[in-house]
Amino acid sequence: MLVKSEQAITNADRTFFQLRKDIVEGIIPAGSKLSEMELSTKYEVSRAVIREAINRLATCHLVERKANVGARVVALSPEGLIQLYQVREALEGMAARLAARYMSDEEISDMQALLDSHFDKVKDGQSYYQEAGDVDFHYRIVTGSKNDHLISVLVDGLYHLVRMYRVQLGMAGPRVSTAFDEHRHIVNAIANRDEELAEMLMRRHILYSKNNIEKKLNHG
Amino acid sequence: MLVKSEQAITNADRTFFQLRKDIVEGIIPAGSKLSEMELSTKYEVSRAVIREAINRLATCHLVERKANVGARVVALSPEGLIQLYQVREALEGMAARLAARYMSDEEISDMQALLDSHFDKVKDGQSYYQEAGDVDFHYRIVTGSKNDHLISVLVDGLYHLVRMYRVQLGMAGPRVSTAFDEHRHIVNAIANRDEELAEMLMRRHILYSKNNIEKKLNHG
DNA sequence: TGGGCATATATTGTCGACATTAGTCATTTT
DNA sequence: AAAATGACTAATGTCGACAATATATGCCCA
Repeated sequence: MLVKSEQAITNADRTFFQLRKDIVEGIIPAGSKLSEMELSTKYEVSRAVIREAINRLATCHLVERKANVGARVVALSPEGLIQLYQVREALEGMAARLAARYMSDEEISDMQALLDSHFDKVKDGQSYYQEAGDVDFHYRIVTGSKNDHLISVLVDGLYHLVRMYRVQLGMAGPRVSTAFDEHRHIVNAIANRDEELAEMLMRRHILYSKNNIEKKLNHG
Repeated sequence: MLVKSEQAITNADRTFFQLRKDIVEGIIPAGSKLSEMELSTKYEVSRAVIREAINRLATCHLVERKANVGARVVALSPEGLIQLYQVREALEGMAARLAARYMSDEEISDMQALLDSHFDKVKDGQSYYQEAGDVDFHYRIVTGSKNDHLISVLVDGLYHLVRMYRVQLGMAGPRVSTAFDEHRHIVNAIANRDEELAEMLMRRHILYSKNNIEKKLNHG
């Protein structure tokens, strides 16, 4: 979702984005095989373009590739989800810490305004929040870290996997208002330039979020 | 350094490994342009193979690619180093926490034995330690986390960049014996299954390590 | 003389064909 | 009958040629 990297310049870009979307949304089922020939006819591009797209997807960990055999869409599993959130906890915790250090006052007040607008929607009972609002919030924190590696790993990599779990497990769940409060506390910590607290609150927030999804995954 | 992923099956694999090595070791200078044609003649493979290798290097953040323009080796900078170690601190801290949770007793005693052998070498004044021993230690912790994402991001990605900084800045430095003590303390925390302490000690260890390299980079 | 535009060139993006490998199935042998 | 071996098939890996794009050069005009 890096704005610049989302700009599709070449055919390979477009195919990559399309394929990623289709995988995340389950149009191409998890665990299924990706045939280069088949996809090249389906998406009306050459095999070379498909190959490049698949290679990129492999580095996002959305597909797994074996030499001389082919590529498969990753399978969703409870272990995979847990591992994913362990990494999120570490990276987004650090992102919150760095955001508290490096975000400009203007960025912070923008984020506070964003939360206010979310609050109005939550108050009106719109379930808009969980879907886009949560993404918006986390995205701002991560970019606020000003750390390119952090941004890249999360935004270009893990977030798509997270979305894949959410979409394919049908997450619309509750936790909207409680998550909102957690967001508010995190922003307050950042506004106070309290790195330690910001990191801790973010880690807890992600831990709770994991437990919520995990519960659904087990007996949902 | 994942054993399985280091197994070069195809020409693209071999070329990728070779190119990565040449970049990390500075044979291909940092910041220089990577011409597909030029490299394809130099490494005696087709342009398609070079393209795939460059694409993989781009996802490792060892080269930066611009559409219709080309790829350049990343430039080394103080900011880049700092950002790199910020991510290491987050990820390896979490790795130490997970290692304390998931490593088997046997893996832990193996690691203790490894440290003992390192101790003998440090005692003898061999500078072997900084180079390979440090890598060994961190590698065991990371794989001990049993978290595939963590392992992949660090081992396939960041570690090569770290090595690039070390090699090209001529790190052989001191900090051998002090780093060894820190390693010992981390292993003890893991052996005691103290997740909290293991994570904290690892984060401090990486912070110190960063400060050490940073000092060299500024007035070295 | 300096700036803007058109052309020229070199590089990357894309393609279809060929080579090589993995997996399958039939045949053979013990 | 079961296992091993061999050819067959279908997929991936590799290649060289063509198309599209960006940069550099030189020309024209104010």
